[in-house]
Amino acid sequence: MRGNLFAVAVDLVVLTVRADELAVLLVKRAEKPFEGSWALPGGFVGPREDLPDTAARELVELTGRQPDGHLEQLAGYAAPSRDPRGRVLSVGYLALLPDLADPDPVDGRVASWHPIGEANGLAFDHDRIVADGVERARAKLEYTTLAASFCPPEFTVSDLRRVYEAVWRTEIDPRNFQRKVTSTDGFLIPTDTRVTGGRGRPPQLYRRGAAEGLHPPMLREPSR
Amino acid sequence: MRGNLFAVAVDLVVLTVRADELAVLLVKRAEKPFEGSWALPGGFVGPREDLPDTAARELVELTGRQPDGHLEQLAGYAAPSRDPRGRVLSVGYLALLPDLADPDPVDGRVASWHPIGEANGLAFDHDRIVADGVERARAKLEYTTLAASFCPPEFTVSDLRRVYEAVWRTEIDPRNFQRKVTSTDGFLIPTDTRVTGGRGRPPQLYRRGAAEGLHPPMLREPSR
DNA sequence: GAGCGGTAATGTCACCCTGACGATTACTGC
DNA sequence: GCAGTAATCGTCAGGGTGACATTACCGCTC
Repeated sequence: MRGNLFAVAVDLVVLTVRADELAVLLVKRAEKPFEGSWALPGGFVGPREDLPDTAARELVELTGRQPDGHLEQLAGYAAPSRDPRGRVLSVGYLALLPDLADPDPVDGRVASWHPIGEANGLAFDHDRIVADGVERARAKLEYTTLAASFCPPEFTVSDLRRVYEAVWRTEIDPRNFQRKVTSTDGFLIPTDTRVTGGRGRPPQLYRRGAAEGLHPPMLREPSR
Repeated sequence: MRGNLFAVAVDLVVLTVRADELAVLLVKRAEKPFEGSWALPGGFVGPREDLPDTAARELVELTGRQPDGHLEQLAGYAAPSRDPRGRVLSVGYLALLPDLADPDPVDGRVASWHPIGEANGLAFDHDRIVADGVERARAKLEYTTLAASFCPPEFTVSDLRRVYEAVWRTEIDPRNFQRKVTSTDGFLIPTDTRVTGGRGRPPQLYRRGAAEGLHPPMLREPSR
């Protein structure tokens, strides 16, 4: 078998919505190269592991439990100069999670959330991988029900709308949004509970439905 | 640096539309494993190559010239058992090309077009990679102008419509299709030539415009 | 050269979805 | 009570789409 050999790693772009902003989970590198820089959490693929296994394992290590969000592959990155130590191919994975408490240190490394706008100057080519992940997330909100992956198991229509607004950095009319998502069947399942204690009228709580696609899609920009 | 090592290959899912059918380019394997089976064309990543370089190089080797279609990465595949020879990570690339003459043998291997429906039982996990490529192509026709990549530099609206019909395996109303694509600005640029010698009214010839996105998208299935 | 079949292109119309925005409901806090 | 806030329901005009008719232009035949 010809071809030179690569180390293969999986790097995670873990996104969530915190304080109405899209944020990515980063770790501070403790070793060279890029010592002290922020980087995507990641690790090498084990001897008997497939890529999804590695990604899922790392996500569990990061969050401490089996998260209920979404996980999908982004792309492979293998520029010859991307790692000064040698040839490393990195497979980016995109995870969308509800906002959880600040993650606890794992492996002695501190992972913390960074708003997308402030996540630059990362180690390796991780700026690019983050950008690809954000763009994938933005695109997928348009024609899938993936926005619900950013929400806890039960959530209100406003919660969901704030997810769209944070990811797309736009403002959406709450009334039209409500009509759209509640009339798309399979998207939201109403529960019989309502939230109390808030300021305005108590909102209806919903669970995520079975539908994965959004027909017709919810477009970021109007049809010009 | 921890982690075991992988050979890294790039496998090409080259799609075109021939005889109103979506077809994929396959090569017959001359060596073990899977000797005699059909497989995706591919090869290992060179010592100083990045993934897009490898993909582009192989596409040129296959077609004999710089093709004017579209090339994008699909995903990485690294199941431990996918190659009996050892750990091989393969990065799938999707290429969309206009229908060219039957490709000539390269490296002594014969490459030939196979309609999507008959392309199964391929070597390794190439069935899966083809399926992913076809689904990516189908999805991207909805919200991008990528269908034009299946067409020669100058083409008619009917040519373009037949691309959609072949890829989606649907029928599209020619009149509504015409209205849609000609009113989406940046999609088609009219030339002042018309095709002559055909049977009916001579159609207008178009070139591909600069637009990449389709706003609003062209949906496969109506909005239920 | 008048008709004919075939294909391309344009036109019409009703319906649905959307964006924009008003009005109402249901709570909290003073 | 009354104001404030947020959720929910309504209304209406405009744009895009599906369904289908009509016209334009060619080669062909008789």
